[in-house]
Amino acid sequence: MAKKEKKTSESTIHRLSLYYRALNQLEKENYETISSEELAKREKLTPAQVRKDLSFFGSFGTRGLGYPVGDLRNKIAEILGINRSWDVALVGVGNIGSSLVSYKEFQKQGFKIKKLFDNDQRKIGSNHKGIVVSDIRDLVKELSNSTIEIVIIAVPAAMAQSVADDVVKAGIKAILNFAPINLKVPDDVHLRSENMSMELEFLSFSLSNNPTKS
Amino acid sequence: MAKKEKKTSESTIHRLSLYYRALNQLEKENYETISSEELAKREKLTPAQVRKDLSFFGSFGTRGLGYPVGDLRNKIAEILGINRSWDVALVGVGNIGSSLVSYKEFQKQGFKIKKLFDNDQRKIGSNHKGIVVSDIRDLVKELSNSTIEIVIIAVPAAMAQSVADDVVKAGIKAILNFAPINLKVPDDVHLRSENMSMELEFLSFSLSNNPTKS
DNA sequence: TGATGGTTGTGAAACCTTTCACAACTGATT
DNA sequence: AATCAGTTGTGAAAGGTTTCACAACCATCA
Repeated sequence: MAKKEKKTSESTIHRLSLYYRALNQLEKENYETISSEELAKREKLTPAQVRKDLSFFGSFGTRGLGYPVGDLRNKIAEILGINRSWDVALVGVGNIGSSLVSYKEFQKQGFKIKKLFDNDQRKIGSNHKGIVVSDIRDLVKELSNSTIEIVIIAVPAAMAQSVADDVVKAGIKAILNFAPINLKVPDDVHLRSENMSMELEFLSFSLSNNPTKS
Repeated sequence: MAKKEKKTSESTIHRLSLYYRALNQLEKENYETISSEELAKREKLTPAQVRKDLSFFGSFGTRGLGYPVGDLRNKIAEILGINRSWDVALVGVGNIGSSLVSYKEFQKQGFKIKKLFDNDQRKIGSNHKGIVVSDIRDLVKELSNSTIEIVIIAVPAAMAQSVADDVVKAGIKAILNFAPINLKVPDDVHLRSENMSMELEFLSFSLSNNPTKS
């Protein structure tokens, strides 16, 4: 149980996503190497931060030259665990839910939505992008011993906790929650939430309190 | 130009959103007062953090009693600038875009989507929830001198920067970007981005690097 | 009126993250 | 072979955020 190794910070992981995105773009633009300065500029960060973040995972650059675009891209994919594909289930084929089924970015990064669930009789049995919507009552049964490792919850807030309970019951260890509520899950389940109102509220705050900015 | 007053941190603002959400729920449950401890528990934070955050904006509680639910809710709404409604335009009536048009949470918080834009001839002129989609080429004209104060960009990455340029040209000072790209806008424009792949990547990282958690 | 249990508001301490600054190294040039 | 311009990797410093801990205060009750 030695917990000696320093923990990677949440912000660092988020920035790795940004670097990954930028590196994909740089690859398209046929860059062979990239300096921390240029990489930083692309995502509005500082060169020192880029170097610190990367050095946490190893020494990927060459002094005088910069980082090799392709290799660094692959290395980050490996760190983020997206050098493979992940099977994902989505619960709640409403507004947000059905837009996520067709969301290209998820597919591009290897997140494959393989199962859909809803509690609406009119939706159950219908077909979305080749996937038939299952009854939410079969969720535990269908997810247990399946290849699904990540579940996206996109149901109304009032239902979200009971869905989460079922997801946990099925042995799933990673949940992405779109419902505007704080879900309770056991400590060994990874939970992330996407709160889309939050960023609008941030803008509202900024406009209200800092109308002319700096 | 006195810049003496301490800046509110980004995290504090985000937590205000969480408190606001929790307080709405508490109001529904007919709570009259709430302690920092209980409020913290509801959003998985610490009591000290709740108190620090709130004390930054004033002294809203009563020692021995806690915070008055309704008053605090209103006070936070005021701080966040959501004690009023905001007119919003949405550019890109695709997957994500059209789901946001019907997204109830935005409406509940007073964010009213009033105009829609797209560049697809088949979509222009069509009606979404009572709003007719305009040609994206008319964006600058239609947004200048309109009541719109916030624009949501939900177009493919390749188009996003040119849309942003137009939005800025129209004099809009707040942008919420859903495209997976870092937009460049002038310093006086508030920009927030919603990167939905990021949280999935975080889960992927967690599953890969910390499969059993703690 | 005084004592009690509960809870805030807040300086100070602890902790965490970012930025600085420079030695170490690279490839290119003379 | 020596010099140079460029860039990383990283300790140390600076800056920022969270947690601690407690005085101050409130409502209640004896």
